[in-house]
Amino acid sequence: MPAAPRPQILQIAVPTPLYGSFDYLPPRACDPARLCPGVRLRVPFGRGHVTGMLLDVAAESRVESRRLRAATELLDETPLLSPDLLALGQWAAQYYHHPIGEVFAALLPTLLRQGKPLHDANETQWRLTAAGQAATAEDLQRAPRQAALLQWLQQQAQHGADAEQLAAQGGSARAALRALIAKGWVEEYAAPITIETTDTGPAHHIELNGMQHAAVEKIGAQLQQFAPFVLEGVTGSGKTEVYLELIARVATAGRQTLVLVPEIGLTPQLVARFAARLRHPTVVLHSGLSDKQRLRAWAAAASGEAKLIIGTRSAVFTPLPQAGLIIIDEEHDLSFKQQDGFRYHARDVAVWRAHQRGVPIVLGSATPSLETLYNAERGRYQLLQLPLRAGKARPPRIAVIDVRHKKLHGALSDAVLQKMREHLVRGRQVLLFLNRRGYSPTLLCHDCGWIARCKRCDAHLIYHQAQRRLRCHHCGGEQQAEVHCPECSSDQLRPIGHGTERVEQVLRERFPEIGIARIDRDSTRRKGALQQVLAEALRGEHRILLGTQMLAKGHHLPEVTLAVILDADQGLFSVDFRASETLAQLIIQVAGRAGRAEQAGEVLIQTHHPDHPLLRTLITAGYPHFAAAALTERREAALPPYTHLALLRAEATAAELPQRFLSEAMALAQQHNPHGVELLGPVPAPMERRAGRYRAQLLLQAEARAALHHLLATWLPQLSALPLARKVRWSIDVDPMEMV
DNA sequence: AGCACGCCGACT
DNA sequence: GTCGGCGTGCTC
Repeated sequence: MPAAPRPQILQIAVPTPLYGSFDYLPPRACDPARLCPGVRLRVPFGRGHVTGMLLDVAAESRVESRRLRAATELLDETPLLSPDLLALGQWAAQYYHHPIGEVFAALLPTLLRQGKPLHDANETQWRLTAAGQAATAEDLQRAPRQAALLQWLQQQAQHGADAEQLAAQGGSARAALRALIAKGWVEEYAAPITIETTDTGPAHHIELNGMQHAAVEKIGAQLQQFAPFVLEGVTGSGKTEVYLELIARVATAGRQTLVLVPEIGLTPQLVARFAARLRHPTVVLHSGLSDKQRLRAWAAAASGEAKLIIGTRSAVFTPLPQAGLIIIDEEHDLSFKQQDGFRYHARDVAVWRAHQRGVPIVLGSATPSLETLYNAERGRYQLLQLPLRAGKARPPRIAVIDVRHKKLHGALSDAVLQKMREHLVRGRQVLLFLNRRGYSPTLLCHDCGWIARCKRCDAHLIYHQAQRRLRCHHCGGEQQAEVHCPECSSDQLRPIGHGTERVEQVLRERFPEIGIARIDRDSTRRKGALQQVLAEALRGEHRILLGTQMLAKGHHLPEVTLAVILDADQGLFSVDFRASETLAQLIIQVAGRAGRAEQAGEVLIQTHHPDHPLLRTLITAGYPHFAAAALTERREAALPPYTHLALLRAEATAAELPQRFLSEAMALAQQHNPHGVELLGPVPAPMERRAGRYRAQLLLQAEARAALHHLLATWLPQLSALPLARKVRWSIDVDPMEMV
């Protein structure tokens, strides 16, 4: 007699902000053998339906059987997520104490999250023919729709457009497209999933110097196992060549490499550089892709077809059936940490993944994070150093400019102006950094002292002169700039302090003959504007480049010989204990931008605190000594990486609610008698009011990670049950990187 | 988070 | 006499 069929309880991750998975019965008339973990199911949830991910099949449920509902539909024939990705998601949900359904939602491209089939990735696209590339808008003077579409297609670079993008171009795009096809200017083709390399010749040969060769051999000898490496090398030392050689070896063996880069670092130049040297199918994953493009890239990685996957933070969750190597470039970069919702750190997730898959991981940086250096010091990571290549630029001279008592000409000291003239007269380029966009950070009434403040934040409004508007950089609010003081009606409103816009104006007055480019979020808002202005700078059209942080990263400008940090003081005295580390990394990164073979570069740092010990150490002894000193400070202050942190944040429109919620949360935590976990706070957030909400935080600090996580695991579900939890917005941040 | 159900003020 | 305010309760 056949045994009675065992009941199947499907444990499903459902996209909802609730901890834990939900149990369901199998869909009616569904072959039990097809219910493998990793398939998606459509399930009834509340009064609607959602797409869930099958995590496991159990014999019993903790939920009483009469409350169980049956899944509606099986969405995948074969698992969409492999066992290793399922395990990765479950680990990440546990480690970051984030609802598992939301974690799995973050793991999937949007279209798959919505329940669309994977084979939607295969699709027709349209691209320009050679004739279409040569055509100009003048050829279509009597067909403006076609002209616009042609121009748009010409801006799409290498790739064609899919139906979704065409639809976004407006109603008559399809008709215009048909007309262009009839003219032979546009053709239909089956979209390749991976990037086609533009160059059909043989891959450029990679030449390695001795140190690069040694690094490749060291890592190459451990390709079959988990092995974390720190590749420490200043700009110009050739980290990329090491990456390329390793990727080529891994790809030749039929395996995949995942390369994660900071958000700002994923430039077309970087991708082109990889494509020019590798003849292996490559996909790129970044926030600029359409849902369809993202699905296509994901599918190419999941099939194993893509051998190289380059992406930003979220690409850490890309399927890698043939994983061979993971590389994190600029591993110290803070953009690897997600700052809202599911607050994972892509670098840390990547290390776990490399361990899980038994593959090496390379953390590359000129300025490794203190966490990473600490791991190297303890022997957990192998440290590989790349000194400057022979024949390359000498390291730049870094000097501090003491601006105390000095007259400043629009944020520029005489010493800096003098140095700029020296470098410009030699035909070189100059970089200026100021981490403050806009014209002036304060608008003050000279007659009564009124200051333009944001109504919704504890912040001044920033004056933007070009549009004559006042903007809040924290909540995005803006308004027309006042002409008369709202308090006393005086017309003596004065901009106080300097942002990039104002410094640009000062520079134009002082250097009328010199091309000046400003590079910040305001000036590069338009798509492609950043690439354009950098290309102009490369051609020498601009000789003074002024900008915010975004100017510091990864752009190759060989004629720059002077770099100036106009205001280092913000980084020296910040509420955030990581600020000095970030400043040091910025200074070294900036220094890497300055200098060329025949002329050592110069870096100038303007500050009111020339004797700041960390600044002194960095300048006189270099980053490794700075890092050692900063680590000593961290140990003495019991801060990461010597302790582990979690930050409970709360915000609400009512001023007292966040603090009350956190106090109740603290009382609950203390009931657990959490030995080994310190609770600090609750305190108001550094900027208490932001976007109309009052914010507070409670810091948890522990020497042993296990104690911290043990407390969080039992405590957080109890927090959800607090009545006040419904009146405030709260979130937990494990390993917080920014304390604001 | 949504989205229900559930008791007390200004309107056709 | 209703429409609707947001206070609690649930989602397998």
